[in-house]
Amino acid sequence: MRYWLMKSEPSDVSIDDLASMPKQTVAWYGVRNYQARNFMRDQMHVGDQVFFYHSSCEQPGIAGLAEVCKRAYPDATQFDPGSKYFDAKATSQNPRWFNVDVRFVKKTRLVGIKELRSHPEIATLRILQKGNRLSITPVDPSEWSFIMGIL
DNA sequence: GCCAACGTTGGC
DNA sequence: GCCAACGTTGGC
Repeated sequence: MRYWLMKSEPSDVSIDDLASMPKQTVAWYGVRNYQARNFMRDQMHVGDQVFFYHSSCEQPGIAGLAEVCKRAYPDATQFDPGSKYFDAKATSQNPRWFNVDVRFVKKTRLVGIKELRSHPEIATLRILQKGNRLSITPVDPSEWSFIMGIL
């Protein structure tokens, strides 16, 4: 079982949105970065634990916990010409983009990026590294348990 | 809105 | 395969 941090813009899907979804589950569609895609397609398994992170908003930070509830399958939006995630080079025989499904676990207090940066114990967290833009990053077990301890 | 830091694209 | 130009991300 692995740990991950997944970024979402709360204006798109917030932790509250996730909690109010049918079955409290959402497809993590729209990832168009190969590294993030590969994490989902190759390394994410049902039961993996996820920090749900709010990005590009007034209060960026960890907002809750989620878990992977379905293994990666082709992202439906790549085939939809009306979607902003449409990819003309993707076919159903040869899909290019994949997504997992994620289920709500719990809402936490907002642990802001500034607070995250203030703890030397988790200075190695991928999201805190200079220039990091990946929307899905692995979290070390030690980083996971430290953050769980300050929630 | 700025801009640093990436990732992607496409001409050569 | 190089690399300049362009687009995107995301905190501030």
